Amino acid sequence: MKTKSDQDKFVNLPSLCPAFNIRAASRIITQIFDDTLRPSGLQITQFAVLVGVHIMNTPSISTLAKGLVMDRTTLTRGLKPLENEGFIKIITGEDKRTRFVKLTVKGKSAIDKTLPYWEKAREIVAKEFGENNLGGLIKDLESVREIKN
Amino acid sequence: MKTKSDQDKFVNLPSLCPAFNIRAASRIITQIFDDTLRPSGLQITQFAVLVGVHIMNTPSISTLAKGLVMDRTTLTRGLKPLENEGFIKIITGEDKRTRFVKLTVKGKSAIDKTLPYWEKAREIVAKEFGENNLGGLIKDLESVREIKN
DNA sequence: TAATAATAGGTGCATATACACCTATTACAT
DNA sequence: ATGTAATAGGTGTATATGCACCTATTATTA
Repeated sequence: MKTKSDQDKFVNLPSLCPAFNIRAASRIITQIFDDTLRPSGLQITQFAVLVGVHIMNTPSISTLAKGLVMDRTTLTRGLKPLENEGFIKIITGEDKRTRFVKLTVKGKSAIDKTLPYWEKAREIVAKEFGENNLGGLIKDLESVREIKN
Repeated sequence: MKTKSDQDKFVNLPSLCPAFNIRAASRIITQIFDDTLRPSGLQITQFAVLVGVHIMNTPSISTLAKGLVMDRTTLTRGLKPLENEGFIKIITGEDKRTRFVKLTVKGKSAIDKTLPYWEKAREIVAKEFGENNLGGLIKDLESVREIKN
């Protein structure tokens, strides 16, 4: 019987690696969304942040970060371009430590303008992947989030 | 009957959004792997690149990028730290346009040293998520990759 | 063979990601 | 009241990501 080359020992590693697979899939889905949203001027991450701000109705930065399941410091920097574009305003509250993120009228317009592109992007993924499968995948991804808790 | 607030129209958007969900899950899994690999000195992305170089046996940059399902320019920059650490060498071939990525002995050592941490990280995810579920999720993520083709 | 196309790769730019570490403010315990 | 937590947030640094655009080299075609 043949001796396995050292490479062979690693050949299956990628298909066993959750990180490799989810990162690769994440890049592809992000590219589909960013590409489809392009005419709107928003990237999918920015759209998600604005929608989060809207849903959560002027949350603090930390609260928003929790809601978006992202690191606070990542969010802090991500807010900058949105603030520069005038889509959000940062407001200091009574507790001077806390900053609230408020959606501006312009920001709400950006959401509304982007929504159809988001729907189109979702349809592309749903069509390629299968609507039922997509529902299952998203359920799985939601339960991945629960690992954190 | 009550009028729906505008927020209500968006409340379900996150749980319907493939991009939001996969990006959030990707961040969490990446954090688990990076955290667990920390003692090795490699991040999961770097480990994946080195393993890819090993498996593909001195591929060109573009070939490696395809194998890793990542953008060529992202890979180019990701190779820098690995080259600086002496884990890989970049070699120009006959065709002077092409550059091959060669794993050094030091690079192979880094892989071997990191492997147990990778196994541990995978176990953490498998335990939290369920080994069977994880297999299914990875299958789904692999089929997401096929959207690109 | 000269012009053109195709291929391989790099760089500028903007955003994404998060750890380590820092300051400011508020709450709490003695 | 004061010293100490705890909380909220920002910054430095390093890597990740990919589009637009560029150069260099090789292949193809008129």
